Amino acid sequence: MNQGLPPQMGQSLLFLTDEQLRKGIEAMFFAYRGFTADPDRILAEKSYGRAHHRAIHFINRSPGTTVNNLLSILGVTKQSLNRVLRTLIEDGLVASTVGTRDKRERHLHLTDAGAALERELSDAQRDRMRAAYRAAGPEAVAGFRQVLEAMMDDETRQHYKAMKDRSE
Amino acid sequence: MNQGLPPQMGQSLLFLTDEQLRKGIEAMFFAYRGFTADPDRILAEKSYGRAHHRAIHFINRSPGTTVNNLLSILGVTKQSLNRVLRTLIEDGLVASTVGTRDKRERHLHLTDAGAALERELSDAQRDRMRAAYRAAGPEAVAGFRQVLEAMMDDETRQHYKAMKDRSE
DNA sequence: AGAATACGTCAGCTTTGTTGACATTCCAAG
DNA sequence: CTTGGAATGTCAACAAAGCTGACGTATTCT
Repeated sequence: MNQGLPPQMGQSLLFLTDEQLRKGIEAMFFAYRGFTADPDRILAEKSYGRAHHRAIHFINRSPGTTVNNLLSILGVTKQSLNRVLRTLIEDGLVASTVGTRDKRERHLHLTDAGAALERELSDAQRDRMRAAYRAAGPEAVAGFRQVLEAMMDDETRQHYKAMKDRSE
Repeated sequence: MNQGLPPQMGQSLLFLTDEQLRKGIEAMFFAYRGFTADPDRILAEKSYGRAHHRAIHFINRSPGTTVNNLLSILGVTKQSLNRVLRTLIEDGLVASTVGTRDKRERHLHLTDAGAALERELSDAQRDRMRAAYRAAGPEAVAGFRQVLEAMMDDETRQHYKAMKDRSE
């Protein structure tokens, strides 16, 4: 589309050419593979999958969250989440307790074993992220976060922003 | 781990705290969902999946590429790729021609119909990417690309860099 | 001539998503 | 106090897309 780089295009808009956008798309694809590679290796040993990792991550992040809330964060059906959650509960990694205010709800927490796995997984994932952050530097990291946030769906962005940032 | 923010930590390293890294991890997860959402909708109508999109994308990107080359870019097994490729060839979106130099190889090209679908898919994906780029600005985009590149596996990064950037 | 490479295919299995149907439990409104 | 709706759980069936292993064929390299 913008292949011809019309000479009247302002210099400041060169980063919006189709080719630049294509490189960004490919960068997302390739980077996401690296992003999941390390946890995937750990999970495979324990015969869990990415879905288990995501559940564990967000339960750790919001202890006591309800199934419904987790559902809307993860963006999957309850049947899909339930299958994952059931194995985690059976294996003693997640505790499901009946709500006190509303007894229909189940509040989810990680057990000690669950927290241990969470740490193992996120250590691996953070190691790579830390290396990437360190290599790119603080300004690049700020830009990285800005672009990712702008790429989210509106509803998703609400979830993202609602996640407590304990460092600020 | 770095929860306590030791006072002796240099200001310049604050972006490497575990909490900052966690936010980055969540940003990747949430953004990737947005990243694939638009093409996914188009693909669903035509009963194709993300795997078809990836094949189409990289065939468009490297016309005449061989099956083996595509395999190593995508990082899947030949059986998995073959299933996708077969339907694309049957449906007349991809053409497979016997190699001239080496007749064992098949060279893959998009047909006109294939190129049309590629355009439809990448237009949708680029629209979102463009909006994100525009919202974040050129410096943020540079940082975004730097962090993503640093996050890739070494082998993957070679593939990424080998992709022709027609704009430079 | 024989080994290695590139490709295709068959069969079977796994993970993770989907729909649809239906039961249970419980809160809250009438 | 009953009833409607919300939250949860479960069963069944299915699909996409990954995997392994085995095998066949054509071609090229040594």
